Amino acid sequence: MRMSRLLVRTLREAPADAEVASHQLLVRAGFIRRLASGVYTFLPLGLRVLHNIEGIIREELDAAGCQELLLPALHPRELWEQSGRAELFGSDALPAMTVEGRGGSFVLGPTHEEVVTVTVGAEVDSYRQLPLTVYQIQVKFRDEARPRFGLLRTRELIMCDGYSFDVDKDAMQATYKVVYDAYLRIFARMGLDVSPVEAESGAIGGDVNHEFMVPSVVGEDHFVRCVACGYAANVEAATRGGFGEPAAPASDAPAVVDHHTPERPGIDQVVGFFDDTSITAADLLKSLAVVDDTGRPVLVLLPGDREARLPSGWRMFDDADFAAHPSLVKGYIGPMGQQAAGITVVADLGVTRPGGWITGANQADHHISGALLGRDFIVDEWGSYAQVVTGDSCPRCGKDVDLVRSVEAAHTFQLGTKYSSVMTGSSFVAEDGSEAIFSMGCYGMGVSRLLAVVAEEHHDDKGLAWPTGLAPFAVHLASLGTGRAPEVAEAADALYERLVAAGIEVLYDDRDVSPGVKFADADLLGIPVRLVLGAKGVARGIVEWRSRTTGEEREADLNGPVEAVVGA
RNA sequence: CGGGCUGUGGCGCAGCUUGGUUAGCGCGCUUGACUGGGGGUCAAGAGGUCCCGGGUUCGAAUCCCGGCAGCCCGACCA
Repeated sequence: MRMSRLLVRTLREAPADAEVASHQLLVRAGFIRRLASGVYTFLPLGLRVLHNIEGIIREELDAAGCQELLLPALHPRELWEQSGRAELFGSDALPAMTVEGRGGSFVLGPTHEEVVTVTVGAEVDSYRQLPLTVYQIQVKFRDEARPRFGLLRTRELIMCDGYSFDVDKDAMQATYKVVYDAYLRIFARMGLDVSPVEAESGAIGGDVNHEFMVPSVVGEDHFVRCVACGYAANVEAATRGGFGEPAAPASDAPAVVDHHTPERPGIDQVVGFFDDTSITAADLLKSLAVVDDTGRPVLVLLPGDREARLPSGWRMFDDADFAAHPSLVKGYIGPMGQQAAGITVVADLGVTRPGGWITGANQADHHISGALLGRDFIVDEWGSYAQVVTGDSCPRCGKDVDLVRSVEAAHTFQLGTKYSSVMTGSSFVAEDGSEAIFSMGCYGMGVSRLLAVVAEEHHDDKGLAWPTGLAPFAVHLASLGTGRAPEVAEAADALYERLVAAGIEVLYDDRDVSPGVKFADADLLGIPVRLVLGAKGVARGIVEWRSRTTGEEREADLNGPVEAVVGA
């Protein structure tokens, strides 16, 4: 490709709305342009990288026995009514966009479980046709509350999503492992250091699921990592260990003391009430009134210095809940005697520590101190309800864990029968002649997001630096001083033709601009190999070779074999 | 959804406080000359609903009211 003909404009300055390196560089280098908030155009250079990413995905998934298809982006709304997920539209969990057309009401597909389930269900009637794994690379639409960071969080995104269909749970788990391993190979080929972590399944559903996290300073997620044993989990799913049995209350411990604490409903305010400066938030019991996923009222206890981590599907009390449960006084909640009021008390294992607690008195404007577990309050169920922080103990091996900031590059789920049990046509005849329904898995990978992730991980202060295999071109050829030295233009043209004839993808900067501009643009675009041909080089019969990533330079015989020139 | 900031040629910004000629500057773009190994120099040009609507005023980019959009922080997130 001759650069004089390529649709690209490089910018010396990045737009003011670009915050992170990948966004700034992809815009400055002319790979992408913003059309609206969270909506981007892929210009020719950006599209070429996107195609390379897709090529790697296709190769690995096809090799793993998956088959590509293309599902519609426009979904009849009835499909979503059938799965029950239509009611999630407009919620934070499923920010879908709908459109009204002559054919009825449609959804701009935010994900494709419903569509693929009815599609495959219509084609598969027998266990003999299973297992089956299909995938597509398709545009998805999400009405993001807050698009940001260029391609990292958008409202329109390109995603690769795969779906597996198996006869039962065991077979589904085996398929899941096959795709999981293929995903790891895909990321390795893209030069990304990815960590699979245990995660929450959110609106997709299912039991076992993993996120594929790329550690990055621009990440919006954190995962907990144990370097000792390899435990890794999203903070939303991570638990901590290192706790013993709850301590029995000392028989000679002083009784609880009541304190009048008007206008002090929060942890920090209560800490400030006590003159004793040795009292900290860790001495308080944080008591959260919630409704669990089965609808029962639950009181969650955890140390006051900890952020809560509630299981998915649990929600905080609203005003109506408080009105219905007078034993829980908003701002002054305590665990004492809640069982008698029909409240289940669950507690984080951190509450097993010996000693008394400061907690709400279940009476407005009152707190108590010296509350003892087992004497003053009882815990019905123990669990892990505090968000893990660096320095906590690993739930598997007990060693210290740390938190890693990261970008979610992919998310895989063992769905089981969540969709096949509700969508029509998802049954088949099993080997024993009985009717069975699919055991499904689903596998999503953010293709356009990966473009930004790779750019984020592979750049320097001068521009992008694509890994081989992802770069928009393999070789960047620049001629210098052609305006006054036609022999350079002739030699460069000839070299370009030879490289193209050899099947090498080469971007040829044949513009009549100053050397500084050509060098700066070459650095910005980030093609791995740069060839420079100038008047001195032509006179000596050499072309200069330089690596974008290492800066290594050498000379090659201008008329030598193309392999030697390109420096394979 | 809460808090903050910002909307002025393609991009980055100044002007607004204190209303008043023809709305400036850098980059980019066009033409010409020079230059020719790290965004070079000079000259001449093109390009603007100053986000939108209303109001105040003889007069509004500037002041007032109301919208809309964008970005950042938080909440949330497949």
